[in-house]
Amino acid sequence: PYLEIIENPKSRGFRFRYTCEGPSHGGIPGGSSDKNKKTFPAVKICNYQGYARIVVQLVTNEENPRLHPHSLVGKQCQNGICTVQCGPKDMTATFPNLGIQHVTKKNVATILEERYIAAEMQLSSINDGFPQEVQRNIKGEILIVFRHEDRKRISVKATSEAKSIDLSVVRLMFIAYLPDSNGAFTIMLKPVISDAIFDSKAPNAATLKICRMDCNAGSASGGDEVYLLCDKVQKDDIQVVFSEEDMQGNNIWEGYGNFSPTDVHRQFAIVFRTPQYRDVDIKQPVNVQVQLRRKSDHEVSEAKPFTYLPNKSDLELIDRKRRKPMPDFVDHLGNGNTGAEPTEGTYGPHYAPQAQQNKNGTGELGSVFFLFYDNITNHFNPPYLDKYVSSSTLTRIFKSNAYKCLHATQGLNLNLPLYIPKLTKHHGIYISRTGLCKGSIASLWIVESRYFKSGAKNNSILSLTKKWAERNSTALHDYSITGDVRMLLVLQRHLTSIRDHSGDSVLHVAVIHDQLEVLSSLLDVVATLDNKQSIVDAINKQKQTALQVAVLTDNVEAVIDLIKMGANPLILDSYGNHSIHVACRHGNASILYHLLNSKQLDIMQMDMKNHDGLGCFHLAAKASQGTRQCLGLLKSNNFNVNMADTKSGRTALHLAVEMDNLVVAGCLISECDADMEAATYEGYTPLHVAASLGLCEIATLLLACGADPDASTSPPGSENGITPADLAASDQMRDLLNGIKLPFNPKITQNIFSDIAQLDEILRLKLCKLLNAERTGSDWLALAERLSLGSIVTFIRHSENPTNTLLDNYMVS
DNA sequence: CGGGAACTGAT
DNA sequence: CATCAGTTCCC
Repeated sequence: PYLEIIENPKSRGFRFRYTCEGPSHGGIPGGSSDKNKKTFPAVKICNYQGYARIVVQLVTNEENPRLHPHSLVGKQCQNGICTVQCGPKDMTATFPNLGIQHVTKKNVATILEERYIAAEMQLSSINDGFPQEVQRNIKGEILIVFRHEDRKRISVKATSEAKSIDLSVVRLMFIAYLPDSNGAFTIMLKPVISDAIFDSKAPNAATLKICRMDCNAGSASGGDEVYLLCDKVQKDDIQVVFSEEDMQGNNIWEGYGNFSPTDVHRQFAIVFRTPQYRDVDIKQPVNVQVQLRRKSDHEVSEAKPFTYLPNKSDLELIDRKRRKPMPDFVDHLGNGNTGAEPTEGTYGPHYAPQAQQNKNGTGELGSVFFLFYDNITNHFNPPYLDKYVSSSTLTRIFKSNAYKCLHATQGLNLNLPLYIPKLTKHHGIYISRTGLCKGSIASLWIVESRYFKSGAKNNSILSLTKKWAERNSTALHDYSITGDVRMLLVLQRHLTSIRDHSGDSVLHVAVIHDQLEVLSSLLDVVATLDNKQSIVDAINKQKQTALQVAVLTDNVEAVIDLIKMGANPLILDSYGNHSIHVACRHGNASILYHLLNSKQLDIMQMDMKNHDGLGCFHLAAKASQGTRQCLGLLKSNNFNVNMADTKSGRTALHLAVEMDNLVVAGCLISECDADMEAATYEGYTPLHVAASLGLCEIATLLLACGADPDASTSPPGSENGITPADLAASDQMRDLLNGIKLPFNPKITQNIFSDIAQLDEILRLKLCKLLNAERTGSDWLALAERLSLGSIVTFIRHSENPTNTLLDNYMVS
């Protein structure tokens, strides 16, 4: 006969209870238990039929199990042990009511001692007479008492073992006893031990749970900051895992959220950066899963969805706009261009809004008028829009809104007094929605129906129309002579304020389509308008000005043109970025230079933070190119290198350190005088960050430049601050911070400069002479760049022989 | 049965 | 002594 476990207890999710919590909290469920079908631990005696006794007790989760001080409590439990009878037919035993009672730390030794005594008593009752003595109490009853030395031995053993017992995990040990010839259950079968049961309340076994995330989508290139709220975790033992499964449910990709223990806030929140997706160039959003994972036991939380989006930038939208099919001029012929006779009473948009020639060769037919309203829809809302409106209605509208009909006609001198057409019952009107995106402009086509029948009278509308037609044809002629498109544009200058459905003005569109000459012509024409500033600085639906679009597309010429026309670089887009922010983010030093020199800008405004709480220095430090030049420009324009970001109080130097970017960090320190001791909201200096991330090279740089290795998160005088050494991610880092020099361990990188490293003396002298000869130093500066030593140029600039110093440094590095 | 607060020990 | 993580108790 042998004993076998047919249902193991569930390993996780069960909570041990203290005595004070009472005995009734439900029993350990079985491993396969679920909500609908509950199971419980169960064992079976095989190869035997008849009565049997089964004893269950708790043991440790070790290779050689010891008795555990926790107690089993429940229906058939006594003294921490559960005893049941089974048989004679059904030889299985299930345990539906096994609770685990948590011994307090204080009592571990005492309880353990009791366990050992009970065990030895049990043993002696079987083996008869082993370490006990028989005494009688006052009433003469037999008491079994341990000899003093045995008691002592057990006590010592209990005390010493108490320390090493893990109170957060137990296993069930089942022992079956079969009856002997006397019917006493003394025949012991081999004990069997269950899977481990972890206390769900123990910090290192608690259920992992993601409660909330501040965002669940990010770009495929990763690096997006996410704030995750969770149930209690341990900061050194937790990961944020991103994973993706294929159709078959196989795990095909895994990435880890990027954070250090210092980013775990009080056990309940993690601030991390998303990992890069396996394919940075996805075209469609990809859904993946995020979960918490405990490093020590690989337990995971339930997964939450996360979506990787195609690397989206403002450029994305611009690209889309660029991909639209190119218009063709014949698209604009319209239906009325042949001069077809309109039918009375049906004055629709197809009656061409351009002056047409009559039989006498003068342009004086149905004309187009544009009304510039603050908000025309207030007056021409349905029922008037896109409809024929009678002259009496029209007159009423005109009269009531006369003061708003500012520039009543196209092609007329803007300074003319407001012109209100005199209307008769023979006039009709069609108000088109065209150009109404912004609700500011309507085209108003007024047609005198009588005209078509009986020829024109000397009507003011007609005389204006005639003027307009003449100017148009003259312009066209002048254009033919000069090829100067501005001849045509100037007649349409008022239309430059019209936006398309994306909110883009003609200036935006010209920049988007890289039409530099067009942009220049348009700007010249716009310059003649009184409201030129509002047109140049118009924003589209992303709140971008034409200048912003030019910066976004790295279009230096367009930037220069727009700035010349007085474009304002400080207008904010929907992310709170002004043009200077965008230039910094792009690392486009040339554009940045022009923006900074555009006019007298207010440093306070230039140096403000965007909606992500980042300033220009932050954005430039994060840029993937042109960083050094941009940082230099910012510095020389008095931007604040030590500005803290709004979200966490980090400076640009903190960011550079986080990115493990030696060059940028070096540049910030040596060329921009970044404060080495700048502290985040939590009090961390850049050295703290480097230490916690285990970035030895950066830490070496910081230390070499004078960072305080004893910087503390709390003010001087207080003893309780955290120093970089407290956060050191490795022993190597600790040594570094304690001033122990690391063994020189050169990285083998590209070998392309091996020739330079091996120059013989003569060649080297010649090279120095050549490069030093250029007085501005541009030659050896270029060499420094190529050797990736750009960050030290300040140090060697004043050297007598800069090239030589540079080469020396190169050898060393 | 789960949430959470009070208490305590370690640093 | 303050603070944080871990333990115990209460509801």
